[in-house]
Amino acid sequence: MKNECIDCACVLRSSVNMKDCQIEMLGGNHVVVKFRKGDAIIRQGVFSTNVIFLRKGMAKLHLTGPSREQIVRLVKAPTYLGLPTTFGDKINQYSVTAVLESEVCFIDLEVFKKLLGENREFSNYILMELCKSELEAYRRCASRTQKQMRGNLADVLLEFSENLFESDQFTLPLSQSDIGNWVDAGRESINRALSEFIQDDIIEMNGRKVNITNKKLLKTISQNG
Amino acid sequence: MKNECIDCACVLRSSVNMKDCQIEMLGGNHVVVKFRKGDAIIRQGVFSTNVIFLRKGMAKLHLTGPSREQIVRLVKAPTYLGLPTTFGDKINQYSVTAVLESEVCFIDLEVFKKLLGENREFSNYILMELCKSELEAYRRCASRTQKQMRGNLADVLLEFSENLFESDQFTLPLSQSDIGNWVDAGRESINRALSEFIQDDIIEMNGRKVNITNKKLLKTISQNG
DNA sequence: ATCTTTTTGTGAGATATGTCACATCTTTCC
DNA sequence: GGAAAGATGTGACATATCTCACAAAAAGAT
Repeated sequence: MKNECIDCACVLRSSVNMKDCQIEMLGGNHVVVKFRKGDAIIRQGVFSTNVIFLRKGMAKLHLTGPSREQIVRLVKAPTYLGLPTTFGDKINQYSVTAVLESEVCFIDLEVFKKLLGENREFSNYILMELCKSELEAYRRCASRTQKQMRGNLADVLLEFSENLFESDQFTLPLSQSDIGNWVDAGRESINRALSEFIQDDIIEMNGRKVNITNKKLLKTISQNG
Repeated sequence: MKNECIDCACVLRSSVNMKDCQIEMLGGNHVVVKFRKGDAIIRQGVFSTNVIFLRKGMAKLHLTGPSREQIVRLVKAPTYLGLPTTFGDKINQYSVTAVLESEVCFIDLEVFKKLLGENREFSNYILMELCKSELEAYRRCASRTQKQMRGNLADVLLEFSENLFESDQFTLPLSQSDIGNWVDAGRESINRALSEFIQDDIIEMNGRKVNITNKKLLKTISQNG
């Protein structure tokens, strides 16, 4: 079996100085699995002893809130998945579901911990990632609760265009009701707001294909609530 | 100068096996400062190179949202303050303000990092803490946005009683408008809801002194939104 | 290909909460 | 001690969004 970890973006990015033996350790203790869109990668409430690395694709983090499913975050490869839920608690505290065809690498938690202990650069990288996620979570929560729907929807569209797909044209990987679950709005409200955006020549839509035609205005809406 | 770190709850809690020389290193590189209620301990937007440990007291984490100040979390001693904002970014991404008389210990970031590298148990503890905070942030955000005000207010009262003061009687360390900034509601709404709780014999209030008389009902309200 | 399920589009009415306005009560500070 | 600033009560009204209801379109399954 060829050691795929050498090509793995996580290893490359997170640690320039990872030793050969450490990469080998990783290589000998991981399993690569493919997921189709809609498949659950991590299930809330289930016992877990694996660190998961998303090699390819895109996934949503979500948890069951008091009244409905709450999408917390969308992530794209390459990234670690569910570090907080793996370290913070043996039982998964949230779910992760593929929203596009994805490829995932399961790494044994003990092996991962060993690596953290041995390689300081690597553990620094992980620490940093966690800190950034937490900051991001705070910022987003404040944003979501204080802005009204149009602003939040604009945020989501910008997130797709600037971070997730890095293009002004993309295909929405989420249904309108999922977008609602992300920005805390009803499916109907999202639908109406999208129609307004189209009316105002901010976006064009064809099925789930989106083309942002007036990004400037979209950003204004995002800022002004 | 006596090494106060030996008595410090952080050291005791986080690492049974901290070596003497490591404790000494901490002791030689920290400064203890007192804050009165209302004083800013960490300021959003300011450059920072210190890890901060809250020895005594209570503080609120807050950041400037799109339209108003958002309180993210209330913490009580003993705890680290602003780890994510110190590691994740050199510039503070949120503020921390004392809500009660507090005592804080500033630790040089480099010293702290050195400690992390040398003591694996300690770095595991910190990693764990970060993970838990992130999970908590996700959970709370979902809760806040999905529940309506009465439920959120009930949550806050329960948080005070169960986690922060560990008593059914306590004095609110926040104004009603701050509570509003915490649960994303207007000051007036909080006021009205508190009055309702008093009317319904769930709590008694005398100025800012609160006495929870029907915790069971309060929990029901917290759950049912 | 047809049936079923999910997703999208749109209307009308209900409602929780924001906003403004003002009065009273506390605390702070000179 | 008295003035100024801030915190609390409380009413009336506006409004963004939810909820329910139903139809059409698209996607998946057998």
